[in-house]
Amino acid sequence: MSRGTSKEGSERGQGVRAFASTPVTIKDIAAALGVSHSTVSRALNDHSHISADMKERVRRTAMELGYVAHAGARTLRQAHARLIGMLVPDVMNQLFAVMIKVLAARCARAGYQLVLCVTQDDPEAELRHVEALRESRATGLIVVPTPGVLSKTALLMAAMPVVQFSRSHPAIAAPSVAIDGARGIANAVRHLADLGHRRIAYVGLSTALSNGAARAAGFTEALAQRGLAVDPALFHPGGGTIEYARSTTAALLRAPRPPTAIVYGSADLTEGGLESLRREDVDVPGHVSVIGFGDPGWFKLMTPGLSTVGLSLSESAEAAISMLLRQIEARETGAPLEPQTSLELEPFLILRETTAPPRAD
Amino acid sequence: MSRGTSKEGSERGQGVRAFASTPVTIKDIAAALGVSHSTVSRALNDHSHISADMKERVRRTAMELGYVAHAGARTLRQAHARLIGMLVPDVMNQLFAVMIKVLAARCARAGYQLVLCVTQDDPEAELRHVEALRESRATGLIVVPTPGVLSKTALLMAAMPVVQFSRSHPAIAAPSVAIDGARGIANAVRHLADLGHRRIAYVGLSTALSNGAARAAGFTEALAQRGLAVDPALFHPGGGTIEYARSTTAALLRAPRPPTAIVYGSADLTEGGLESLRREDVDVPGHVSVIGFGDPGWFKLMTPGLSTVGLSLSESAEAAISMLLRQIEARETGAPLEPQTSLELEPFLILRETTAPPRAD
DNA sequence: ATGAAAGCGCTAACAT
DNA sequence: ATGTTAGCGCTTTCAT
Repeated sequence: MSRGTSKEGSERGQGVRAFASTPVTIKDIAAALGVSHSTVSRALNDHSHISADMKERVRRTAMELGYVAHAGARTLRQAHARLIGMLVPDVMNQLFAVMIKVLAARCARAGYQLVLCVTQDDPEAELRHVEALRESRATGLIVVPTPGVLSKTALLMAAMPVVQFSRSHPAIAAPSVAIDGARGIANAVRHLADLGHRRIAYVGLSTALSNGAARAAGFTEALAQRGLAVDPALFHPGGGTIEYARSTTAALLRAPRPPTAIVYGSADLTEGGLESLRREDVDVPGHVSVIGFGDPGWFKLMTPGLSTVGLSLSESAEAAISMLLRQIEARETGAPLEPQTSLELEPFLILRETTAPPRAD
Repeated sequence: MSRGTSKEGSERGQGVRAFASTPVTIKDIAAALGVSHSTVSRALNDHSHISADMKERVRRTAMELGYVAHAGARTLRQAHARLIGMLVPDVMNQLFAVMIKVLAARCARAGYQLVLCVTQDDPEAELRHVEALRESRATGLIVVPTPGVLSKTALLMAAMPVVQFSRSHPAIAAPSVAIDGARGIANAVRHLADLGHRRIAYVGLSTALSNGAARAAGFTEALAQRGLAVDPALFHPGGGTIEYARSTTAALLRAPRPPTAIVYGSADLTEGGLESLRREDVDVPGHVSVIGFGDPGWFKLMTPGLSTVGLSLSESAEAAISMLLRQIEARETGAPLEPQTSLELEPFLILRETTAPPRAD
């Protein structure tokens, strides 16, 4: 036995240090049992050629000694750590919150730890997180890319299984799962146009974001389909914050020729818009019709009940995770992972009480 | 040089495997530079006795070779990994979402990765997460304990810096940061009693949770203060789900002697209650007064604007994190970490439009 | 079925 | 200012 390695630990920790570390290793278990540490390792990992009796004894003494495996040492010998990273701009956003919830459940089930990284849409922060994830030898990544993904970030991500969620960035060579926002917004616009609206406003996400660009395009395309032109005064794909929607909506309401309907391009923007509408005490849908985006539980509690573009949040989250897990498995088995097909889920219009034919001018 | 270790990597990865691992180590950098690998290590870690020139050259070749440090190997030599674990029952809950947001920001700033664990209030899941966190040698933990913390879980947590958040469990010897829910609910009840209400209902969290118990106690105490008795038909501290609040509220409204006011004990419960009130088309506050708990942005968008118990969410989150960081630092410097004082933040009543004197019976 | 021994990538004495 | 050397705890051949 090498000099004094194993038992000196029990001497210290006389209640002085608050967290007396317990450096119990497989060697300690081996010593206690009079076997080699490789036997202990095999027993702990449930190898086939270890007697059931040995496994049991190892398990018990591990327990008694308070053994805690060292994940770092394990990953030193293995290709990856059982970690999955998730990069989101913001955790309060309902879509991302659902993604986190679903991912957390799937990770726990598959024996992965979930490392949550909040980028706040800052490409530098995104890079730092991806670097840390690579250093940790994370197995895979689900990422909502920032608008300005750095090339180094993309390079690092190329070395691991990745799925893009909700948005996608051309620099990232990974499949994506998103909502077909263009379709969702277009449905909303067509509904309003069919109701007779001619002055339909859009308050949406910045077109710097892939999803923002798609939704804005859906808006203009639907207008065109109905033979309507885009009035720049009514078209505001310029931001993502509640405050942006609040001020834009207020301005819209006070404009010389206000819209008769407003379509919002995200749940946060919808919230901001509703704040303005409420503050100005606007008659909805008498004065303006309104269609929101997304459908957090409280949309239906509004008075009147908010019509909105519904999304299958957990369905899309599940799809993204399954796609990632498939990639990981393919990489592990060396299987020829099938051509990565991206996915776009269909939104559906939820008509409640905030749309009506336009007021007579 | 040991046989064939360094350069065999470049031979494979002929476009066959999707993720050609890049096993570049400090030894490769050392070889490329003709120095020892410890020099490289020191340069990378910005040690004082390394020439600026050397540091620069190391940095550059690391870059060129695509070196990615191995976090696992590092923690093998160090006491802890730069990870902080966060255990929450649910990520969709606004309080916990704020906690996660704030924690993520602080972790990023302090160079920690955030491992998010969702327990769903399952003590077994909680244990598995804590085990994994210990194996990863996480530096510290913020935990919203499940009602039934297992003794093994408590034991594992005793070995690391921990702060309890929102709830606290006697088995866990760690300070806690919470909202003074008793006070919040009591304020609400007193306000209603002073308005003349005599039949005040409570729909709250299970008393199996420390925070649920406190809030329920606040309710009964405030009633007693105002000389009112607890009517078992009106006192429902029995659950935490939206569905529980929905059905309980519906039952309350249809009871032979319905309440003239309802107080909710959590934000989720408030949402469920509002759903029922809305479905039954109840006149609020004409028929019943309502006070919610918490204040997500949409509470003020209700018609009428919802009166509620306001909480300083980010303030309490910040307090918990600071407390944890202080513990970690104390442990690292060996300083005598000051007696762990738990914290309770004061809620404040936000009066909007859902409270009024009771209807004439 | 079990042991011996090597080594993963890194940091940190201990040399110069 | 830099090199040598020795492990950290684990898995994994290769023996037996």
